[in-house]
Amino acid sequence: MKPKVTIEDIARLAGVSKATVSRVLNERSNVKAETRERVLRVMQEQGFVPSLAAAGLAGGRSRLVGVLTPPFTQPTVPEILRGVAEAIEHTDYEIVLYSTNAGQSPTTIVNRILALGLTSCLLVIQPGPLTPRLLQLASQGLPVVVIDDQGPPPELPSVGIDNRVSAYQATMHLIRLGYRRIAHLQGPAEFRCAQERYQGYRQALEEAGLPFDPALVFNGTFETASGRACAAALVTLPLAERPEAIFIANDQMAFGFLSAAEALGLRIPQDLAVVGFDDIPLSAHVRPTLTTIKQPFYEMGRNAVELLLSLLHGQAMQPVAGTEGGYQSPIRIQLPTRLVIRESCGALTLHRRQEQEHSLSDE
Amino acid sequence: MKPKVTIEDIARLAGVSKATVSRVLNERSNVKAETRERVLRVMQEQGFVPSLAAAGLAGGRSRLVGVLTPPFTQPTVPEILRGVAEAIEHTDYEIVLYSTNAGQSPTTIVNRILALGLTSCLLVIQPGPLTPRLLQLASQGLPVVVIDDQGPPPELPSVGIDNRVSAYQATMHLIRLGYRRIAHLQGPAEFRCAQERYQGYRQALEEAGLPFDPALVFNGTFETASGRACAAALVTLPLAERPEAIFIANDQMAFGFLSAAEALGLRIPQDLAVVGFDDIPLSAHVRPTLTTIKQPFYEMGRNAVELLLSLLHGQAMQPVAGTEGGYQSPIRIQLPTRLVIRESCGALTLHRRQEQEHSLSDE
DNA sequence: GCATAATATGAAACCGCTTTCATGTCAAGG
DNA sequence: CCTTGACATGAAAGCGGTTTCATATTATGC
Repeated sequence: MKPKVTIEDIARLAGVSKATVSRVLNERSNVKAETRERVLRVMQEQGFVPSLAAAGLAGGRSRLVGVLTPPFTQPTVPEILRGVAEAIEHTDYEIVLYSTNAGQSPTTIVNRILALGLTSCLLVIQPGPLTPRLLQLASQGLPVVVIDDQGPPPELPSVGIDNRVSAYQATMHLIRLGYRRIAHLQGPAEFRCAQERYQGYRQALEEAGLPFDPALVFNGTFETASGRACAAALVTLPLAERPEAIFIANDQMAFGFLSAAEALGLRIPQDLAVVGFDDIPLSAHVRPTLTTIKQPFYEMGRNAVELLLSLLHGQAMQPVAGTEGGYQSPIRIQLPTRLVIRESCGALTLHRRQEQEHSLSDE
Repeated sequence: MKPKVTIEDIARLAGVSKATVSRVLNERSNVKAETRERVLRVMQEQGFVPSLAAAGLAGGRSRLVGVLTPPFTQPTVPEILRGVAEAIEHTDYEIVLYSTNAGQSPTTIVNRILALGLTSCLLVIQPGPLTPRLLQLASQGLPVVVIDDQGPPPELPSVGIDNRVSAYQATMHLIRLGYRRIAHLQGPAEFRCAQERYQGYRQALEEAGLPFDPALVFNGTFETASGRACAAALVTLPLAERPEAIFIANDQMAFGFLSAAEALGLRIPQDLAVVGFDDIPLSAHVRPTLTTIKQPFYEMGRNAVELLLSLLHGQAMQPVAGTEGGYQSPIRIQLPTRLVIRESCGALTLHRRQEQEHSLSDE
């Protein structure tokens, strides 16, 4: 291992002091153009790359962003992370990854992250409610951006989608296809997105003048098994009371529903139309392929990074501006979703209305 | 933001010097038990967590492992990363993630990583050949572990599977099912694993006394499109020359093959049996479901971390032992694979031999 | 042409921790 | 009782940067 080139070496070789080299590194304006040139050239020649660790330590801020994620095997995560990674790449920040594996308290991890003093900001990918500890830290000034889920009223700056509107569109799609009795398999109540999707469903029914039947709303956990359970529960209903269609609050549950439906002899979409939510990779491959709301995961990742960095820089200026008292509501970036029409809703086969629906999907 | 508790605070509160606190932190033996107790108690009370950045800087070694991965959307990656993350969690190391997005030279990234001086070791998840730069660095003493692919003769310590044997088993499975003309869609030649899988295929044919027909070996790229191309090429063969089965070198290509085959009116497995390689999540969901060799990605991740850390610690001791001259061949951890029997090979439907095959799959 | 301000640079302190070296203590050995 | 280590601890010098403050240089105004 060749000994690392340090700022001191550069200073000596360029005939300047460490301070000047540091100024060049940080693109301070008060360096003579000529000097800067010379220093830059020496750095180039020596292949000098400053130590992030040292810079972070000395400067009191670090160029590492902590990313807190659920396990990668959760299907929405890889695509989000791809966006995050790609956005980071264009900056001089790096990612420190904290993956919450099952069974471990998020608070523990959050503590671990921060106490290390390694990262100066945090990107949280967290379905479900935020831990109090996180909120506390954020209120103490830690720049945090949350991806997805919590929707307004946002406690923290966040990037996500409009769950209510998206659910509304999903349900409305079924209504337009002519289904009247439309069921809903909802996610757990502690997820705000689950509540919002439910509201969107209700709103669509209402606007279409369709009666709301509580018996058609099933409770799920966002996991595959609860989709299966829902299908099983559904077939116990008397034939006359069965729904003609169902809007399922995420694709994962929809997969369970589909597979159980098949086993129960329920044909999708002939006997029952299905629309999901998320559009994860598998959705295009299950049989029947799943009509669903596409969440722009990649874009969410990118936007979250950009928001976080802008926060980070903005904050650095805060002490100057001094908006100590005036508390503004945190930024939320809301990205558009899209209805992806596939087989499970019957639009392509049942009513031959695909032209109409295609144009709708491109709205 | 409350001011961070530093080692100095602890020292003062415990009535000792910074040096002693540091000793306690690093579990040095030469601290009186009583003193240690006291220091630990104060640390506990203060919620002290040492700064990784400072420790790394001062100690000249860091507690960050760099992880170099292909995009997360490559289907084998999330599962590997899950293993990596979980293994890391049990240590006091953290992950710095470098994701190589398409189009960017791995060498650039490797340089970026190292120059930063942030990480003291590197975990490389890289399908395909290693960059010379990486080999160079490793030979200069940087602890590097590579996941997958390169098989023996390994240039670097690595974790992977025995591709040849696994391919042999896949092919042998087809042979046992009674197929005689067995094709192979291979991966690109620059991937050693592609070559090895090809060899395993050849070996199985040979041992079974089946003739090898070069016309039945197709070239692929490991991507979906080349699976489709292969299917298209295959149907141009005169009926008499068509294979009865095909062993495809990875699942991604198998998916392409399956979908093209369906479009071409080729029934799988009735007209042609298919076995893939990898067992990525989608493999259980395509139609027909794919019989394939399961790679233990999660375990590979875990093992790689363990190997890397043991290397890291071992290396620290090297100067003492001083094996300067004697160059040993790098460690390779080879994990077992398993044949997962699903629909595409016909074992479950065609010959009703499933009992026999099940027991085989559990070997 | 000189006072004054603006700009460019260097010296040194410091970030939070590790490590070396020196010092102090105490038990064993002569 | 004094020497010799072994052991416990502290003081101080870094690690590779950033930042403050002082100083040197140059530009500006009158």
